[in-house]
Formats: sequence, C-alpha cells, structure tokens
Amino acid sequence: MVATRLDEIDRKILAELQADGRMTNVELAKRVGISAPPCLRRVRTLEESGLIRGYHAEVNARELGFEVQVFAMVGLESQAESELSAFEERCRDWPLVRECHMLNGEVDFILKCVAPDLSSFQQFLTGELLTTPNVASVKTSLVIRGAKDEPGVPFDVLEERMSRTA
Amino acid sequence: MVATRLDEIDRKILAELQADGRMTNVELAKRVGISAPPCLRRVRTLEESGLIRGYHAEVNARELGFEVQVFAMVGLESQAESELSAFEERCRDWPLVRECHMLNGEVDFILKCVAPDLSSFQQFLTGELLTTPNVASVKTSLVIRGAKDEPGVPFDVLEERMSRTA
DNA sequence: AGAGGATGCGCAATAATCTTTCGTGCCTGC
DNA sequence: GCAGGCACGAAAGATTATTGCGCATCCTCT
Repeated sequence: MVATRLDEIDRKILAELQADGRMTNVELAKRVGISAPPCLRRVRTLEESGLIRGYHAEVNARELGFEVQVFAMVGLESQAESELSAFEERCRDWPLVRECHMLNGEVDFILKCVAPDLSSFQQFLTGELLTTPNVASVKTSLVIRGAKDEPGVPFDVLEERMSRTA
Repeated sequence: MVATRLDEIDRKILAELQADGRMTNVELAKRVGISAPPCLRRVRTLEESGLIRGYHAEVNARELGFEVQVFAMVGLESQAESELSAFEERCRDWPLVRECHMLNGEVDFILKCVAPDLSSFQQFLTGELLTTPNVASVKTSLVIRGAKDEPGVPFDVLEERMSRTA
C-alpha cells in the first residue's frame, strides 16, 4: 500500500472528496488548511496515483425505478481458474449485476443485483444466471430494506491507525 | 417513482454524472445536447428532488490500507421490529460496516465490512458483532478477489424500459 | 381558431472558480 | 554551510458557474 506516503492533508482531502465529490477546490483547500493551488496539485496527484479512482453521482435507485435489490450466492461446478474468470467475465456483461466478489467458503461468488421489479429479476435469474454453463447452485436473497449504505472506507479508522504507528 | 417525469435529457444527465461526477457543467451540457444554463438548472432540480443523493470520490480501499473485505450474514434471536431497528442502529455506529441490508430467508442481515487486516476484523467480529445482544449467528465470508464493482444503476436497462413503455 | 399562461431553451453578462506561473522558505544531504 | 529538491502561497489569465432576460413552443380554455 501507498498510504504511508500520504500525509494528514492528503487523507483529509480523500475523506472530504469521498463525502462530497463535487466540492470546489477552493472549499476543499479551505477545509484542509492550505491554499487552492497546492490543494489542486495534491488532488491531481491522488487521481494519477490511482488512489482516487473516479467520481460518481449517487442516484436514488428506487426513485429511478429499480425497486428490487437482490444478493445472489453462486456456486460453480468447477473452480478451475479458467472457469472462475469465465464466470467473472459473464458478470461484467450483465448490467443488472452491479457487484461480483469471489468468496472463500462454500459459496464461490456473491452478486449484488438490482432490477426494476421482481419479474425482471426472475427473468434474469432463470434466463441468464441459471442457464450459464458451470453454474451449480444459486441462492438468492431479496433485500427487504436497507439500513446502511456508505460508499468507500472509514477514514476515522485510518487516522486512528496512522496516529498509533506514528 | 418519479422517473416517469424525467425526459431523456435528464436520464442522460444522471447517467453521465453517475459515470463521472466531477464533469464540468459545460462538458455535461455538450454531451446531453443543450446549453449550459438549462443543463445546470436540470442538475439542481435533480439534486433537490433527491434523485441525485450526492457525489463521492471512489477511493482505492486496498491501496489505502483496507486490505480485507468481508461479507457477514447475521441471524438474530428475535425479529421483533424493535430488535431489528436496534441492530440496524448498531450497524450505523460501526465504521467497519459499510453496508447493512435486511434480507428475506434464513439470514436476517447481510453486512459488507472493510478492515485494514484480518486481525482487526477478527477483533471487530469477536469484540463487537458477536457480543451484540440478540445476535444469534454470524457467518463470515472473506472476499478473495473482486470481479466487478460498479456503483449505481444500469441506465441502459432504464432506457430500454422507457422506450418499450413509450 | 386564437389569447393567455406555463415551461424550457439559449444568449449575454457577471461572479466565481480553476489553473498556470513564479518567487520564497524549508528541509535534506553532501 | 550551501546547493538542490520540494511544497507552499500570491498573482494573473483562462475557464466555468450562475443569473437575468427575451423568445419559442406547447397546452388550455374561451
């Protein structure tokens, strides 16, 4: 990890931009306690180093018509590397699948999916996921309600950690 | 849902800002095919209506020192509403827990957690999660590798849907 | 039909911000 | 002790955000 090369100002910048990615650079500079030009330079450096991967508007999925959110646990027949990456490639092509993580344990993958309604998810499930070669089992769980959904990482924990090592 | 009141330009704006939340308004206006002032007015309206919830920088968790990502399936002893919301409240207080969703089926909640390393997660698991009143069972799965992680919703699906209803 | 109102666009002007350039101070290592 | 690198901040010019206003379109109601 590269985080050790970051000073407290950089971490503050990251935390602020994670919380509000459209903050103006002057406002950001004010908050982290330096003037605008060096602040912008730091942001550019963070972007180029890959620590900032991008910026995204957070949209209200439900209001936009994606009323259904589902977690799917997928088990494969074969766990050969070629089969694993083949399945991952499939997931990247499915727009309803927003996240795909390979897990340890009995289940091979967990998928986070969104869909306009139950029937379009069922259609995806039976028409796409279940008919994919090498898929052995799929257990789906509907999200009844969301209780917390924070993007990114907790910078408080990072600060705590840094001060302890310093 | 409010999405029916949106025209194609609004949906394009949302899609563009979801993909790049720091795009300048001039660039955005150019892409959606109108001039800057009405474009900015639309963005403000979308923000005020709550369709845009905010903007976030996407940070590289691993490079920042959060090397571990874990899904935790939590079952509670009692599923009384007061107990459910009490547990949700707990989750909101735990910085390592980034997401908490209530599910149908055998498991009550799924938690997405990040941690600097395995031992700090174990510490959280045994010291916090497992000692929480009313928690009956916790099954954790480590993320071996990430295959897809797209924020937000697939606007292609939305466009498809709109054109079908229109 | 045609008047009146509402909605939304684009132009133009101003305010704010971004971005570059440049000079200065502060460490570091020789 | 003195180059050299590094990061800061001030100033200036370029770009962008934001407001005000006039115009066109569409709908509604007479």
